[in-house]
Amino acid sequence: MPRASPSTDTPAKRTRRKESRPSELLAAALDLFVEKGFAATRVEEVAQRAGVSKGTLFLYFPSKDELFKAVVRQTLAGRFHEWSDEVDSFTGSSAELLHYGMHSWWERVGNTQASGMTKLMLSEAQNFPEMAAFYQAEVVQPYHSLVRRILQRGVDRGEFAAMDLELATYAVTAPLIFLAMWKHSVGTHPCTASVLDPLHYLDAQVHILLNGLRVRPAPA
Amino acid sequence: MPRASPSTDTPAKRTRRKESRPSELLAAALDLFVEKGFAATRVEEVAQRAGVSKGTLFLYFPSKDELFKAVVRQTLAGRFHEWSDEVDSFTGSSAELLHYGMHSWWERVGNTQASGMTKLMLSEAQNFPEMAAFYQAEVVQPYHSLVRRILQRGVDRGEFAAMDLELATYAVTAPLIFLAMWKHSVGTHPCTASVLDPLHYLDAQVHILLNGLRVRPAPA
Amino acid sequence: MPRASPSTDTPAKRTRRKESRPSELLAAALDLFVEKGFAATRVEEVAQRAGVSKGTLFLYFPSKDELFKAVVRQTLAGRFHEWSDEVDSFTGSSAELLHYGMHSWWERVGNTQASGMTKLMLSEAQNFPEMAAFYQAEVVQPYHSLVRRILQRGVDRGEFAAMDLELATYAVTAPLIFLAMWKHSVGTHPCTASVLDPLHYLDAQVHILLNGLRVRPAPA
Amino acid sequence: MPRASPSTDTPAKRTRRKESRPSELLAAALDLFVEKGFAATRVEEVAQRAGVSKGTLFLYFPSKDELFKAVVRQTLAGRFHEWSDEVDSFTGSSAELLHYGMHSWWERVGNTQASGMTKLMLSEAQNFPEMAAFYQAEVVQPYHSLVRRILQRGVDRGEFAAMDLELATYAVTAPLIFLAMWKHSVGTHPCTASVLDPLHYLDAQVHILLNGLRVRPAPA
DNA sequence: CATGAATGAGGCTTCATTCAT
DNA sequence: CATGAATGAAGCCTCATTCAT
Repeated sequence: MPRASPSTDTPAKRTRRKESRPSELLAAALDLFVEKGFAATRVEEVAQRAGVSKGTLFLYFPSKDELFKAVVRQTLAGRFHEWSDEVDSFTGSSAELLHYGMHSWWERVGNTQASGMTKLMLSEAQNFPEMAAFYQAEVVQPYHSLVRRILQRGVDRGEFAAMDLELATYAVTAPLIFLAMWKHSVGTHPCTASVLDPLHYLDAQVHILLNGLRVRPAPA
Repeated sequence: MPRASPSTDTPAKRTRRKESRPSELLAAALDLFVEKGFAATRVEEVAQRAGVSKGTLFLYFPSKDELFKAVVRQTLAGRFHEWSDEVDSFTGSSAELLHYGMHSWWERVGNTQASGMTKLMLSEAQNFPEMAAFYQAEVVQPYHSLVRRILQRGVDRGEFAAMDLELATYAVTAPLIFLAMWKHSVGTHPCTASVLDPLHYLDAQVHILLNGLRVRPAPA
Repeated sequence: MPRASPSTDTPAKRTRRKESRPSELLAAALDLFVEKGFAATRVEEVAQRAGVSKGTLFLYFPSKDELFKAVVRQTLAGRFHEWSDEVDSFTGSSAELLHYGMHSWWERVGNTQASGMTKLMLSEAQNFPEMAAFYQAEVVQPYHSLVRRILQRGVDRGEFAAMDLELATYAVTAPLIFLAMWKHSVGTHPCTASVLDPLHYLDAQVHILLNGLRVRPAPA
Repeated sequence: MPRASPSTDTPAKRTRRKESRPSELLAAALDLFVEKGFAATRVEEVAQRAGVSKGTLFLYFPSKDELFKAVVRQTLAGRFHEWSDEVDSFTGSSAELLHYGMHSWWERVGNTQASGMTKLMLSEAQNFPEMAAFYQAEVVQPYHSLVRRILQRGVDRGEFAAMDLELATYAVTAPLIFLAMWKHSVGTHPCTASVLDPLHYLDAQVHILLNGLRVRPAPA
């Protein structure tokens, strides 16, 4: 909605907007990294999509690698604090909490470009050991402890059966990873795009998970 | 001049060596593509690991892209025929069949370089639409129909409750995708390598799935 | 707002500051060019050291090349007039005059940033033919004629033996060039910094020179 | 004399001469570095002058910096062993030895492209601290000890008066540094090219030096 | 067939210079 | 006048591909 008029094809009127550049560049980089991968994305493309010249990008990020790291930081890190608070103040049943958490992930990450970064990190982790460590510390571990707290809450309140928390966490995680990968690989092909309705799928997964987790009223 | 004796039955001298060249190159390429991604893998590395020179690689594959495609083709070629036969001739319960199938996947694919192929395709699909279509047709669809047949068998035999086969298939698939990605990304880091025991995890997933799928002896 | 009072007699506010800008820039440029060479010095560094912004530099000098030329011009402008007068009015012996001249060079040039100019010109002359010609005309030739006059004075007064003035001039010059280069290259390294005491060295050189130049009281 | 015929303008017939490439590249680099300085020389020029493409240069030298270092090594380092032997086996007077040594320097270094590297090292030392250390260790120190040995020989044999060896070494060095700088800066300009005859100049310097060094037959 | 030296298009990055504020 | 964000030409370097041996 802003910059309505000069968005046609004028030769880039050298505007001066220091404040908004970084986020615009990060947004452009996120799009392109997700779309084409890290290596196949040229910095000039990123700059172009952000509406600046190649040189301008390097005014804000010292290298392509650092740009990538900045995208990871902004997109994925520090998203778990809000979630953590929500878990603390949740008043419903733990089954509802798990359901809420997974759907909330879909809304805030899965159905967002952020899930593309998840895919990208899994794909490129080997090439960025430093980034992988950062991702591990800032994203994976906070996420894991969040899931574990939800599950522990269920056990503590007698809603879930005792369980191996580690394995259960992975059980919760698998559908999310699956959705993220799906969305950004085969899922983009028209032939398969409509086959999987993520929300429906998530519901089913939650259902299955809860069947597996819930305390049974005497199984026989 | 050396290796004169073991020229078993082929007419010329170096024929045996020569015929194995392509597969040695493909194996090396698979390893490296999985480990580092397509772009970050240099053809010279592939040649080196296969024990030949860079030029020789181009004698067998006209380009790096074609090498990639060949890797995909060879790794995925007709892996589902044998499985299909096994499903047909399986005599146990459908729960056992599902358990067998998933563990069998782990043995033959997941715990093999072939799972790297899964990661590779998911990672690079966007950059190789043609390959993605091939993968879809040759791998995804045969796999899906295989899983669907297992599930249908359970329903037909009254072992599983009626279900949305499509969704259930994805429920089966998610843990496999998850394991494949895990193994080839964060799973290689020492800090997380030992956390997840794949076989244990698979067992737990099967258990959860069966809880969700099985016909209940009257839930209340 | 501060520095309100010392606006001595100029009408406008920032006039004093403004008028000193060029020389501040030239001083900064001299420092940096000497220290790092022309190519390795960035204009932004020059501006920073002069306490202004990059853009301001280009308000006073149309290009980096012109900045360099201005440095040369300002540093070398008419440094020999005063010396020339001193030679004219010198009353001691020519040996003393030579000694005085060389030590005076050390004080006024060698031990000053001006010697960096010598290094700079010798280093960059090839890349700035125009500047080299200017340097030749404005510095080298006045300097040579000055030295020649000192030597001629000694010959005329019967203090020095007859000599090839051209060669003798170079004999006087070599230690000076040497000191200038030394000071601004290896001389800055801590390991060699203390090895050579310039004043001591100059004394020894003068001594050697005079031994070579002086009229002998019948050598055998 | 070799490659007589195809030196006209044919489009570079992709010849294969691994052995001779490095030295050809080093020769080309030496020429250009001396002529234009390090920064102003583009690697592509070096490659062109050596008759190869840009990429080929990087087959032999991993970077422009390393190319520069290699030039320094080949041009200046390890030239003092032969000299050292010559000093050991010299049978004439020490005055003759000093004369021989300085003229020999002119023939083997001063009047060669090698002197251009001397100039270049002095000019660029600050930008290559590592190289400067190498130069110090491999060139400056061997040179100094060589000169000191010559002077000590004269003192030991009663030909030279006792002296401060350090200062005397610099006295010997100054004319050489001067000649090297002169030759590669203002000395290239036509107007000054013919003014200074290096050999003549060197003779005069040796003469002056010896006058300063020699034991006198009773000075009064 | 096999080799590996040679090529050159293409990407990342720097920095002198411009110009809107 | 002064600023410093923006530009883009130019340089270094990589690596898929070619080809003489």
